[in-house]
Order: sequence, then C-alpha cells, then structure tokens
Amino acid sequence: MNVETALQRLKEKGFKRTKQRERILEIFVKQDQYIAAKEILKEIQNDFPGVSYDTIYRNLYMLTDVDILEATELGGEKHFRLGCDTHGHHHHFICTTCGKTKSIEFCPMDSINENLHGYDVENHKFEIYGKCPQCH
Amino acid sequence: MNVETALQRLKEKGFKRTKQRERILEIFVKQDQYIAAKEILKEIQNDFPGVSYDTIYRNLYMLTDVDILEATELGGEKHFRLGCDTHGHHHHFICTTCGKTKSIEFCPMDSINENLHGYDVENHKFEIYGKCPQCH
DNA sequence: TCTCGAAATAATAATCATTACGAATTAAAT
DNA sequence: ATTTAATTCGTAATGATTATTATTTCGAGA
Repeated sequence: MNVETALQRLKEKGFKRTKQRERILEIFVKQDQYIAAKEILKEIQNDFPGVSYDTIYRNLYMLTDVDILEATELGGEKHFRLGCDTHGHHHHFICTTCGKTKSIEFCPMDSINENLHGYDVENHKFEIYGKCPQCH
Repeated sequence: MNVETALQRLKEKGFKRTKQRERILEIFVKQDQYIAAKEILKEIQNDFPGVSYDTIYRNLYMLTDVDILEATELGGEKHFRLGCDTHGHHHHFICTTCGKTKSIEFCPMDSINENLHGYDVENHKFEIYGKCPQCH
C-alpha cells in the first residue's frame, strides 16, 4: 500500500485530499510498525506546526474505518499501523522494546474447537509480546 | 479462590489485612467477570464513603502482582477479574455487552508453528469478543 | 494490653490520553 | 469564480490513571 493508492481509496469513499492526510499516510508507509497518536502528532508538527490532536485522531480513526490502518492498544495508548492486506488476515509478534512487529500467519480461530454454540463471535485478538532479535 | 485464601496468601507475602482489601476481594469472589476500576470504587463506597482511587488502583495492581487477580484492557479501561488458577492457563470469550466471560481452554501457543527463532516470547494475548447467549 | 514503626489510606492535585466544539479555512464540484 | 460542505485550528473539557503528603491503622513485640 502506497500513499497514492490510499488517497485514491479515500476519494472513492468521498473524503477530501488534504496535505495533513498525505503527511499522515507518508509516515505510515515509511514505518512498518505500530505508532502511537502522539508520535504521529510530533512528526507532523515538523511540517504543520499547528496541527491539533483533533486532526490526528479524527484521521486515524477514519483511516482505520476504511481499512487503510489497523489499530491495537499497547500500554494504555492506541497504536496504529498500515493494514497489510497484501497477505490477508494475520496476527503479530510485537516487540515490547522497539514496537516493531513480525507477522504471524497462524490464526487461532482456524484451529479452535471449543464449543462456542450460542455465542456470537464478533472479533478476536491474538498477539505475542516479547523481544525481537535486535532488542534481545 | 475465596476471600480467606486470598488474604492468607497476602499475609504470606507480608501484606496487611485491611477492611478495604477484604471488601475488594469479596466483590471479585462474588462476580465472575472482568470489572473496571471505577465499578470497584462505586461498590466499595457503599461501605467506605471515603475510599480514593489511589487505594483501588494500588490494591488492584498489588493483587495482580501476587496472581490473585488477572488484568486486561477493555475499551481503554483496565479491567480485573479473579484469576482462576483452578484450571490453569487459559483464555476468554468476553461479551461486548455485559462483560461476562467464558473460559476457553484452547491456547494458540500450543499449536503455533511459526518460526519465532531469535524472538524472545514474554507474553501473549488471545481473546474472543462477541455476544454471549444472554445478550444475543 | 500498650506502644511503636511500617504499611496503608484519604484527600487532593497533577498528569496523560482522548474527545469535544466553535470559528476559520480549504478542497473540489458546479 | 462561487459556493458549500468537509476539514482543520485553537483551545478547552473529560476521564482514567498516577502522584503527593498528612493522617490513620495494622499487627508484632514489649
């Protein structure tokens, strides 16, 4: 996923193209890892000193809604990363030091054989935490 | 796990027995589900009008440290429940409406065969979200 | 039972992430 | 170029959590 593809998808959905959005997308395209809202704010303030959290969060949630980003909660903060729909649904190993991730293709929902009759499954989360080779 | 057993374990670890702790433990023993800090505060204020968040959080974290409680993050709030060490390590189905949980004995770490060589696994999270039969 | 020191609590303030809102600006359709 | 709704800015409010300090309480030992 590159910036232009993402902006194209936004256009289809009726969202406007703004400099701030371009910049947000650039950051995610450049870094393949979960990033906290405040990091995004800090980055963007280099180019747009006036951006507010309102802009950051509104866009992050909107981008998550249209499946360009995916979100998770790390240490009480929401983190976002580019959704890698290239290789479909998957999970992550997340480094507790640097935040970098490694994709895990295995999905536990495929192998689960618990009796969930009567339960309406909406979602699931499977994440492995630890140290990546660089931080070990 | 009952209140007395828990207090016994605290004593062994050198923690004192206080009315507030007894009350906190009672709440968890009575309700077999994840509870938010503010719910605990509300409950306890019936008996101890003056309790502060400080007391709540200090005790919840302490009880989690000694493995009496276990914690998870739901919708930006930390939730706690009595650790059910009766049937060992397991995961949960969590109802997104009422918060009640159903234990899942299946653990994905047992069946995973991804190459995690060089990665130091510290922890993992597997949770299924949805509607329980009562809320369906 | 009484005393004392450590641990725990109460009351309050501070911090941090997130959300909200009115006014001003801007993209893009006509 | 004009219009209009979407978007942003600037700032303030909210809500969960953490920190601080003075006071109280627990419980071990005299």
